[in-house]
Amino acid sequence: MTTRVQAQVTSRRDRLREATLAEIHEAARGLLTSRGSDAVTMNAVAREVGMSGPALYHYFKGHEELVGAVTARFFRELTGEMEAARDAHAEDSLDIRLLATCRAMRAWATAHPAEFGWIFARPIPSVHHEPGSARLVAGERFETVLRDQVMELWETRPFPVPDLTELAPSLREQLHAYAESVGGRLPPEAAHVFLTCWSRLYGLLCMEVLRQLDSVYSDMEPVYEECLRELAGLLGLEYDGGGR
Amino acid sequence: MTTRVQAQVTSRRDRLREATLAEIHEAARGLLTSRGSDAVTMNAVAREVGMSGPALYHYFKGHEELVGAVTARFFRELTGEMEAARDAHAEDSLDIRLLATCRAMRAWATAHPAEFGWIFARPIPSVHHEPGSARLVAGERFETVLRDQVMELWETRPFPVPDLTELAPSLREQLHAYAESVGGRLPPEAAHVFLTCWSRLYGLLCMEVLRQLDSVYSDMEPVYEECLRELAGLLGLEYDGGGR
DNA sequence: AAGCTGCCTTAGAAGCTCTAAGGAAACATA
DNA sequence: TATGTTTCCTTAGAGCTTCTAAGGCAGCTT
Repeated sequence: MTTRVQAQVTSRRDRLREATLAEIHEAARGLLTSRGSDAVTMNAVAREVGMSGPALYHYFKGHEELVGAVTARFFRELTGEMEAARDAHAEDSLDIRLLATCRAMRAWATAHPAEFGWIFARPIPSVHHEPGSARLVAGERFETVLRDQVMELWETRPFPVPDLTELAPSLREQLHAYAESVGGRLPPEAAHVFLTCWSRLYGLLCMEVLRQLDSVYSDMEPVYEECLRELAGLLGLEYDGGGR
Repeated sequence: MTTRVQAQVTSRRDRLREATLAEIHEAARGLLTSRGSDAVTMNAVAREVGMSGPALYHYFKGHEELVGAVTARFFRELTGEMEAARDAHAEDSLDIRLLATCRAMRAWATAHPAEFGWIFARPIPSVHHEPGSARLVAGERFETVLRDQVMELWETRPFPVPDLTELAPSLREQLHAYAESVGGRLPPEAAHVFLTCWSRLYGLLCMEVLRQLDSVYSDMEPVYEECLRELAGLLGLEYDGGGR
């Protein structure tokens, strides 16, 4: 179709559309944070950006897709914050960089609990796990930020790993498959350590944002720090105090 | 009002009402598991039990309250399963009993993912954290099942505890407050160990049911078992193989 | 200049939550 | 036994929602 104008990536129309899309995302986010999940309706979002109702269906196939797109954008924002923290410590040691990345994750999550809630607690009901979905792509990039750093750590200064033969055969196979799937840069033993760290940290953060520990802790910050200290131990990192 | 008939706790009407309530809960659950969270509407539930629409408002103030009541019932069912597992091993060692309780938790959660999802991922949007809410009472009883066993363990065969002075002051204070709040049967050090175990286990289960680790593990059972093995180590329990 | 495409509109069907008003049956009381 | 109250359920309806259908208009392409 567009053979000659291929070079001109952003036509006037494209730019307008992009601006409208950004406005829509902003409106949806505003409704989410100010009036809750249920307030993010097609009509309300459309009202907010100044168009009336069904116009939104030119941008999204339906409510579900809008929520999915907004969620993916949140996911990218979170990942971006983590990458920014990583890059801000490009000159520092890997130890400091890794911990800073982890802290950036919690910082964004606790500053944007509703958004973070959508990231992991939304896709329960509808099972839209299509392979190429923006949600999954964003999730992949998310996981990569820390994984890459652990890979770098492994390659420059290997951390102690457990004996895999003590694990259940099924788990061992899964670890092999995972190690394979990430390009073999981590052997299964190291993958196990990374995944242990990852699920402890991410799990703790989920619990905090889902407020499952409200009756136990009034301030989760030192709990998260304590978890980081443990992970530093597992990965042979030097833990830099509270990081204040 | 009812002065003389006070003794007769369940009148004919009460029994009828109770039966209708049970039917409503059953219908709501059926809709949730078969057609997803969004299918649990007042109208649909009413249709399912054979009454038309607004009749449900004689049983619940609104949609929110119905969902809350159903969720609390799920919570009680989960706790009941854990208590049943505990009682089924009343003759066995505390080690076996504790692990069985933890396994019962995952067994129910994985067998009823939608229900478990409501338990922890529902109350994000609406901030209904009233002190006496059925949700919180159920949560308290839930946490108690394991906590009581860890208390018993602590009193009969204390597990190793870390030095609290290495922890952040804020965390130390919170642990003291928590130890206080559970009747002083656990010192802050032991409370810290229990809470570490609890949040690791519960966090991992949340991640599994929220399907946050789908791209990593295909079967979380051995991962959960591995976590249990670690916790057994922390608590000085004898770990009984896969438990198969 | 003519046509296609993209953006937006209003109309409207179907379903949702929830309130209002009222009938019928069961219970309590005089 | 007669009367009143409470409980359970009904229909009607307002005001939301999602989403489809049909059409107008502006701007890009040819």
